[in-house]
Amino acid sequence: MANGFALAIDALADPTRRAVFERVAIRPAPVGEIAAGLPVSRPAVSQHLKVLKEAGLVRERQEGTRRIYRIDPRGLAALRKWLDGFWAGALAEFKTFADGASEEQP
Amino acid sequence: MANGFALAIDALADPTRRAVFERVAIRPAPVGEIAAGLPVSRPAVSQHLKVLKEAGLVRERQEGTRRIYRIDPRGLAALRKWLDGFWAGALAEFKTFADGASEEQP
DNA sequence: GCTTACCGTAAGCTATGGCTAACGGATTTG
DNA sequence: CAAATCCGTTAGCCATAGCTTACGGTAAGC
Repeated sequence: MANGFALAIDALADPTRRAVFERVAIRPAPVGEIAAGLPVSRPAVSQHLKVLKEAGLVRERQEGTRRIYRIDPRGLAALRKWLDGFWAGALAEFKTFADGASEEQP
Repeated sequence: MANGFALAIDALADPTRRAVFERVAIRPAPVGEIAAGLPVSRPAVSQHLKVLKEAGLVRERQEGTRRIYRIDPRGLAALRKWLDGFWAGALAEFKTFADGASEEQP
């Protein structure tokens, strides 16, 4: 997981894949159940889950013939880390260069 | 800016566009200067800046014949908001379902 | 052992997105 | 007014990514 952040943000950028992720985040679920609530086929969901797993965003646990997917906090942590470091820098820049700026929302 | 988050994460998912954004974040700069530090043409940078602007991630200010681009905090705020709300939910789920879980990193 | 349920993978198609090259508009400078 | 600078937009090309269909593999149940 060298460039975990790039993988994570790339994974969550796709709307369908993000829907899969948000569905898994609500409650762990098997692949078929996830696919049932989405407008794509089950193999498509499998592919999305593979990408999410490689990005450290979900985990799987085998249970009989089913694979239960759940959230993996590491992916979200990578996102948060990037955003946090960025947030500070952005605000610092903003404060430095917008000292006497009073015009807003053009 | 109804679905600002979707636009923002989609904009930052592309590596080149993210490089443009990070470059702008360091210090406001005109288009030509940004393009000079990247392996793509100037029109490409212009297109990326357009996407970033529509996502609420950058702002422009005209200065003579040049357009100075700077960070717009609203895009980052949308990202942070989504991530924060998500973080709480994800941790809650994680705690609820991983009560007696002791196995880690398989 | 055979069937059924559940799932991952491979192949193939299509749409989308990012890039370059060429053009045109706006502003400053002589 | 003419030339130059800086930039946005368009058209077109090509690689990539997501979807479906078909297949194979594993675990439970009869």
